[in-house]
Amino acid sequence: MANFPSLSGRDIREKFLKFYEERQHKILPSASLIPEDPTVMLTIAGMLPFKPIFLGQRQAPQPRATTSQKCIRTNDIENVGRTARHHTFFEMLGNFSFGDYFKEQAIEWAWELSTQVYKLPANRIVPSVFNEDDEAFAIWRDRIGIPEHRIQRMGEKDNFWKSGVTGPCGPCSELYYDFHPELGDENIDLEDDSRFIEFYNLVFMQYNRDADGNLTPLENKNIDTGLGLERMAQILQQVPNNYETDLIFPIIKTAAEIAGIDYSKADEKTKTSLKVIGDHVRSVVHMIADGVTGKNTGRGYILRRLIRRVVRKGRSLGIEANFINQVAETAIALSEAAYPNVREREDFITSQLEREESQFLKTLDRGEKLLADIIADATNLGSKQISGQDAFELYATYGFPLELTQEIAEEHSLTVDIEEFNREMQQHQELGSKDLEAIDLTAKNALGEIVKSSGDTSFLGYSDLISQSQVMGIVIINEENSHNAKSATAREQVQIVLDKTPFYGESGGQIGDKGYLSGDDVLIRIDDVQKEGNVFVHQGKVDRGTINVGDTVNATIDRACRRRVQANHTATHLLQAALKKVVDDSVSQAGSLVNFDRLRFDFNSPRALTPQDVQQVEDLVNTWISEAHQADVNVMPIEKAKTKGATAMFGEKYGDEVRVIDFPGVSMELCGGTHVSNTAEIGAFKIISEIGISSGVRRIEAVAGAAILDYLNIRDKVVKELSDKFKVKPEEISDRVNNLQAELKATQKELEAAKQELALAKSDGLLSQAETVGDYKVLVANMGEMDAKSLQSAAERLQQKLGEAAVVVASIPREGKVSLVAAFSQQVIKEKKLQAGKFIGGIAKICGGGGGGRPNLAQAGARDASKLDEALDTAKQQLVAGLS
RNA sequence: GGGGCAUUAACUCAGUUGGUAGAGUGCUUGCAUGGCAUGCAAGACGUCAGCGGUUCAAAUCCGCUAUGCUCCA
Repeated sequence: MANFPSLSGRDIREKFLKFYEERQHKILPSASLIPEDPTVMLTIAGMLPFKPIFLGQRQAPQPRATTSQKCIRTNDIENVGRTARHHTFFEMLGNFSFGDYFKEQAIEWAWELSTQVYKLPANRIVPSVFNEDDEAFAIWRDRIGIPEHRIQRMGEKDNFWKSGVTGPCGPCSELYYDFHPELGDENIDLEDDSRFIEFYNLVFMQYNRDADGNLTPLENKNIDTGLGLERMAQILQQVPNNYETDLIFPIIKTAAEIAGIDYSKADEKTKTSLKVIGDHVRSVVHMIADGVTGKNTGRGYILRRLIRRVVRKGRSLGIEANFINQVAETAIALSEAAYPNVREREDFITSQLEREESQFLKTLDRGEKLLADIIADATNLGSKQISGQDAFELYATYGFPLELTQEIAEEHSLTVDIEEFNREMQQHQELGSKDLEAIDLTAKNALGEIVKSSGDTSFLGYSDLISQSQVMGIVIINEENSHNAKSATAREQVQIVLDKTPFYGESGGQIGDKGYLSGDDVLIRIDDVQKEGNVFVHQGKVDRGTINVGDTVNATIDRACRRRVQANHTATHLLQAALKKVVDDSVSQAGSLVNFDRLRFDFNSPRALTPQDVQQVEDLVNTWISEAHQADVNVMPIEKAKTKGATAMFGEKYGDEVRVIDFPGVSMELCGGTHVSNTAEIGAFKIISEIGISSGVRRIEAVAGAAILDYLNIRDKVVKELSDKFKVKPEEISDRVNNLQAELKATQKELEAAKQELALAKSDGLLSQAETVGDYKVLVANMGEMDAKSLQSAAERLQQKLGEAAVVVASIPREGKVSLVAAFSQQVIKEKKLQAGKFIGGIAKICGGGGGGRPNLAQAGARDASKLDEALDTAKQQLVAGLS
């Protein structure tokens, strides 16, 4: 055992941040697990929030930063619990330099932190460097004083970092902890994870790789590091694996208690299940806290899968009832110090978990029933195996896990054809990944070049509606070939980048401004503005003249449209505030669209809204509008905004300074959009619809401001038309419709009954026409105008009344249509081998139709009524012949 | 984004090569009944998710749409 002080996970985190803060690093809070980068589903590394800075797409707000970043990775999910240190959720401690200090300083500090702060003995640390990185090698040897033979050189796979095929990259140096220094320096093999654990990775970002694979030195070299919190905790707390550190073990303990298990005495399989629970519960708690909800796509699906794995492991430990929330409570308690948002979102987390767990239990129930059928079939057939297809269908269609199928099959002495299952699975996977290629990148590429070279667009639109701007780039949009251009002329579709603009670029749900760009003899109508990073792309059509890169133009936005958007956007904020008041404080935004003519607001809601809720929300918003609250818009540090109580969206942009839209006492939200300066400007607010869009998510559509008149006009027209048609006052329309519906239904019923009665009466009149043939009665008749259904009841009744009989009746329900029904009694079928189905088909053929049915009752249809008499004659002859 | 499955009475669900729409629970009514899922009998309730197609005939087959479930990416 090594001799150093044990540190709690919390201490390790705090000491790391403090160490780098003392060295002029700014401590930044952990970014959301939902990354800004749309190409990545979850925050998978500590550096991910800084990626745009490293890639040169964004300016660094400060030269040095340090973070404790929550991360989720699920690619190695099968290893979780089985190895000592695989996780889906983990925390990465990192120090970052953006063109500031570099290799030497990074290595020195990493060493100092490890040996002075965490007090790891020097002889237990083994550094690795990239094969070709002599510089790093020299620093370890000369500055730190590590003997040469202890510095390990490693290949590109482990010790060279890149973010993609091209772009910034560089060598790494990693610090390993040696659990068994007594084994000596001769046989150091860092790949041997029973002896070594990598705990600190230093990335020296010093090159840029171009498309041809050439490396050129970067002007601004960066440092990106990561120290795994759970790994350091394992080392310092001297436990056999990451799960038994104080970061996770309390969760395991809770789960073990629920299951009535003593962890220390449990077998390996049980321990593994508990470890999986401990790991996954941390993941799901943080994911939900950051706004991920269970869905069948994307990150929502990842969340769902994790929750299901927890429930399954719980069941395998013998836990019957819903338990996930008890375990989650421990996880929440563990994280609240470092991540206060988790405790704040507790109710939401609990309700989501509850829902997901119950849903999964339902899914399992259904699967068990289906599987029971499959097993019964297999047993009946004397089969010893369940087919891979069946197992796969259970899995892919009904969400029933394969291992459960296997377990249950085993209880019935059956096996599952795994090879077939895997083949099915492979096919399924190929289907899923096939269609990913076909995205047209041409327009984006043309635009991409401009975006890269033009620099950020400065946005003036909060205060100015017009500006003199310089054209930085033009893309001509063309179906086959969109390209970069020096100029564009009349009728061409264009995308234009300006140095500064009053146009709002679509973001935060608010759509882009409309307007125009004008200059000497040139006019371009702009109908949408999109943002590429911080570059605003104005999309539109050249109306007349020619525009050139470098020209100065007047950029003017459409004020009327802007006013409408502003009214709708501020109304959206008021709506959210009202929902929190009326429905539940846990209501949170799940998506939003602010358009010129309407607004749409999706939100997580603990329950569906009643009509009264909706009315109350609408009234409250209108009250606030009429109270004329003045807007107070300020830019402030995010921490300050949070302490003031501003409502933030999940995954709010990673940045120090945020814009806060405050209507004091009513609503305070972080928002980059444009707003009215006083709520009175909105005028009025009207909710149009409230619907559920998926479980736990509701959508409200509403209109505000001038757009309300458009809505009212359309609605008014409908009401007027209706009231004209019904000849009643608008408020009486509803009653009138109700009455009409009831009347219609009653009339239809009466009609139906009358028809039946008529048919039966008619049929009774026919009874006397029945002829006796041998032991049987034969009746063939044309019943005239009668619908098919009545005809059928008539035929049944006739046959019943006649006893052993063969009845064929026909009708002409309407012009050009003939119906035929045959009803034969049992003896006719058994003794005389006549079947109604076959018989009626032959008869119908005479009239140019066809039909069939069961032996005792059959119906047919045909078109040629002129042949009906002939057909009935034939029927009679055949019946007489057949029965005598 | 791509597959699979489902949608039938107020609820839970049956409906086997296309041919009379059903069960249980609940509801209403009557009779019996001193409880534990009261008992017996009668009755009402259906746009078979919506739209289109094939067919003499569609809950059933085909296509589209909507909603939900589920797997893959």
